[in-house]
Amino acid sequence: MPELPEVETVCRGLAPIFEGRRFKQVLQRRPDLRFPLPRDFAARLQDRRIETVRRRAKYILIDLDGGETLLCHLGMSGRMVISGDDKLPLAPHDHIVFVTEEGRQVRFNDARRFGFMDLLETARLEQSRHLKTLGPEPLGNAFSGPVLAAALKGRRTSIKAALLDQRVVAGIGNIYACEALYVAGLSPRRLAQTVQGGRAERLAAAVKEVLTRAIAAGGSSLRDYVQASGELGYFQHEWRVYAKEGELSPASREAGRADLPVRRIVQGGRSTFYCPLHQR
DNA sequence: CTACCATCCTGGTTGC
DNA sequence: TGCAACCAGGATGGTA
Repeated sequence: MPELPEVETVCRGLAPIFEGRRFKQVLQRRPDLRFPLPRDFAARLQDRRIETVRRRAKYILIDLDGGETLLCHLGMSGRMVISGDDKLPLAPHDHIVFVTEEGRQVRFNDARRFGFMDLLETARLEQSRHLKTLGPEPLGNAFSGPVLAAALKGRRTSIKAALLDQRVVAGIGNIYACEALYVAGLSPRRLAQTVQGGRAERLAAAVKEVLTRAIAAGGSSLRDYVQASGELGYFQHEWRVYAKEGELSPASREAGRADLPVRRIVQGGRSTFYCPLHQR
């Protein structure tokens, strides 16, 4: 689930548990996730003090004393499960267990193992292979209609594919790309380079609005996904088009067009949901 | 540059 | 009920 709002929610859940504390113990239960873990990973984290938990795009960044940062990506199915009880038996796919001095546990659970972690020099983070190609943070001041328009200029791919391209804007995934295009009233099939001027303004504003609302709702919960605190996110109840094939979008309902429900198409091998009435 | 495909994994859902 | 096919929040790298 983890797109920007879900990762932000996880970071907010982890911060009060980690910040200002030390890792008393780190348990690494397999040599690799998506990629091999760094050499001596658990040993290098042991007894380190945690300064800050923050987010960049879909990455969790945990700054440690000694000038290093633990970088985590949740992939498709990664979760950070908080447990106060170190006697709770480990669940299947609990790959990494972080234990703080206070005895609190955070377990990285990832069934599909598309997630990964790395340990990097904090000063070189932005230049790391993970972060160096990322576009602007969509909720930052550096992202705006004109900035988006410039990034889309001359791009002959679809606007949906462009929104998923982390070099254009960082942190948007399949759900929020669909939702933002609906709010902006833009067809997912539209050529990216045609999103200029007012359309780019509308889309940038839609991206900000959708992500902000999703964060306020604690993200979207699919299946049994829970945020770090153990509570369910509830933005999935606010989806207008995502996973709504055959249902009426708010726009179609308002217009009384029961003949124009949400459609599902496949772009780049991934499902896109859109309202044929409202999105042009 | 672009589109398209396969790939890394497991598990839940759907359809026969 | 059983089983196989299909689908899923991400990202990369190869090919044409």
